[in-house]
Amino acid sequence: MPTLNEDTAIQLAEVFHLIGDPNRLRIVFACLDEPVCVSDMAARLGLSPSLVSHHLRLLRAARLLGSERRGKQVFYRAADEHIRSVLRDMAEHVEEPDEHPEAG
Amino acid sequence: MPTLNEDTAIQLAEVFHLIGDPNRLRIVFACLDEPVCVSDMAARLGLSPSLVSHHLRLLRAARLLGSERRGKQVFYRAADEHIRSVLRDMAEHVEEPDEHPEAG
DNA sequence: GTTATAATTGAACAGGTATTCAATTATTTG
DNA sequence: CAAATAATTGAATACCTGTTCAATTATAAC
Repeated sequence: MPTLNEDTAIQLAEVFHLIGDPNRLRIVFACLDEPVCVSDMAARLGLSPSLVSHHLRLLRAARLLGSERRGKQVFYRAADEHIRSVLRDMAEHVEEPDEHPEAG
Repeated sequence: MPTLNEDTAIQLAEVFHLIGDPNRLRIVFACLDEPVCVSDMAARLGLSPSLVSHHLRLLRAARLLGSERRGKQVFYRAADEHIRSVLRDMAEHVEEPDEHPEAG
């Protein structure tokens, strides 16, 4: 059943837009299965803590990630099972590029 | 297993980026289950044919949609089953907003 | 061929956004 | 308290992108 109403489209698109940036997507992946602190993320992804923090703020505001402080560090993790499901589905789509060659 | 490599992240993010625009997302939804021609889409979504066409070009280039000409009209449809799955998953995510209130 | 409809294309513009850098806040340790 | 580490914040910038408008191509009907 198509014809998505405008408000829902905006909400949905907001989520896709967030994970539509390579660095942000990698950030979400990095804390998909376990909480990871900001500095570890930055190191693992080769990004500055500042940049990571900026992205984390957006991801958290959209409630894609949850945060928890432990001492000096703040740990982030993927907050939602749907996120995992979506990312896995789309990963398959990318990994099997020529499964539907007749389309075009 | 986290730490998505950079190239895969870019590919994946490209897809999410495309459906991360409300109008483009509605376009994909509109032809999710059946082929729809450009003018019908434009009318149904309240968008100019030009704008729809611009978006369709991007969606087709990324092989999210397939096209087929029938006389004067060109019909588009979602090319991939993964797309459907992803959109349904994420739709659930949006529709059940407060399922994880302890996160934050 | 001409007219009409459908769709595509390109240029131009406005608004948004990812990134960097410097400064600041929070927390722990000495 | 001061010093050190972790993270956040704000301003500035350079780039990107969604949209519009006018012009063009493609197909069908007369």
